[in-house]
Amino acid sequence: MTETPDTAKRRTRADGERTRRLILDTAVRLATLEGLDGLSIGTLANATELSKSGVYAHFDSKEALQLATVDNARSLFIDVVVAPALKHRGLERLRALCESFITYVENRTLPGGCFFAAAAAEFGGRPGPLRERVAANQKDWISMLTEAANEAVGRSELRGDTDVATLVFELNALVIAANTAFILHDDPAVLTQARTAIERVILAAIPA
Amino acid sequence: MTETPDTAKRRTRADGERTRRLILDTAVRLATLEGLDGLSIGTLANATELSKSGVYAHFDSKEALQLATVDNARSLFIDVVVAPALKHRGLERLRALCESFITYVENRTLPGGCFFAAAAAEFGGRPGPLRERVAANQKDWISMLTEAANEAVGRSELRGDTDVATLVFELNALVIAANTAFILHDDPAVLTQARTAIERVILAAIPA
DNA sequence: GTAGAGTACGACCGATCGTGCTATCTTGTC
DNA sequence: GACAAGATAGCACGATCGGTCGTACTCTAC
Repeated sequence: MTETPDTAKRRTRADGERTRRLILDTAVRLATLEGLDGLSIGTLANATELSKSGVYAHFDSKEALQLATVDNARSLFIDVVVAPALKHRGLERLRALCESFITYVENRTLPGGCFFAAAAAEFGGRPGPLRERVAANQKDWISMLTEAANEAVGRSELRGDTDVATLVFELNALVIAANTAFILHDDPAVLTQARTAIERVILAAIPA
Repeated sequence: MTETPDTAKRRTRADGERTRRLILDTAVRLATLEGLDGLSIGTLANATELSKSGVYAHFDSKEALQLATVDNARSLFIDVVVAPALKHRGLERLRALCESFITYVENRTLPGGCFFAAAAAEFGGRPGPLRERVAANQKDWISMLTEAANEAVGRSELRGDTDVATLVFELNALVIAANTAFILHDDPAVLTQARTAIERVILAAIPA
């Protein structure tokens, strides 16, 4: 507030922005292991080799840091899961979204699995801006799946009487379950099981 | 280990046991909201109207308290989800297990939804005795579903060529997804969706 | 050149963390 | 009624929590 009205240029220096990204990237990774709340400023400072106040200088409060971390996780998710699927359309896009999600877990892109699965479990029962932001991202993901499925119906790649909402609920449930079980049991076999189940669910909706 | 062989009586007083149960019941409920790690001795002391040391006296360490909390959650889960389904056999038992799980979430038996869903997300990426105990309970639940499904196949209530492992993976994924979405969005509609999906998955495995 | 914004540091605050030690009740046994 | 043991409270500890403050160095704009 009270910005000089004339020189309203971007005043950020390059290294500050780089440090901020380093902090947030580290925060996303650590949060999948320790939780967004379990993550402390001190831990984050050690992991980034900054001082506590050096970390804190970039954010107004811990909650602001957490919110920025959620936004950063969203960017990552879009880059590695959503974007690669956008080159396909309809049913192929729907398949690609599920597959790239599973790959994202399989590759240990984040050490504790899907950030949003962890965050949803952590903040689901705690009203507040963090829960709202996590819930909004979850809805966006569901919308992404729903649009692809609707398009697939429009192109007659899926049956006209397909219950799209239920189909999407099933697909989302399967990829999240794959994430949870893979992280909990450290067993890649569950990913195969998830892939099998996904293909079965999709096949059941394909015209005869 | 090294017990006095003569006076091996139970030396616990009734009120001590009662307090211990109060603590653990409170811990299970709070852990679904704040997480097993986020739960502090001080918070637990306030919630039970005991002193911090009054709480601590019942356990050797925080980890011991957390492990006891997991065991207590297991008892609760067996009482409200598993036991009611045991009066049925085969396919009916499989259906009853899924339905009583959803009811257990719907009734807000625990304020933050299923304890084990929360604990699995929290400790999945953190090796240690807590993760092992949570994982073991998860496996028991999957075994429970698998046995019921196998029995259903044996009684020809499900098709002989049913891929039981995948079917169970799907059913578990659906009930867990129902839990997560219900808690995150506070919307009972997702439970209906889960019930629909469960019935669809089961129907697809029923002989023509 | 100099003023001001960006960047990061170390020291410090009060609060709370998990965890001990001790004292004080209460209860059951002889 | 004495006495041992159980149950709980009180208090204090070192560590860490989120957060503030003052300082110093480095850019950039004028």
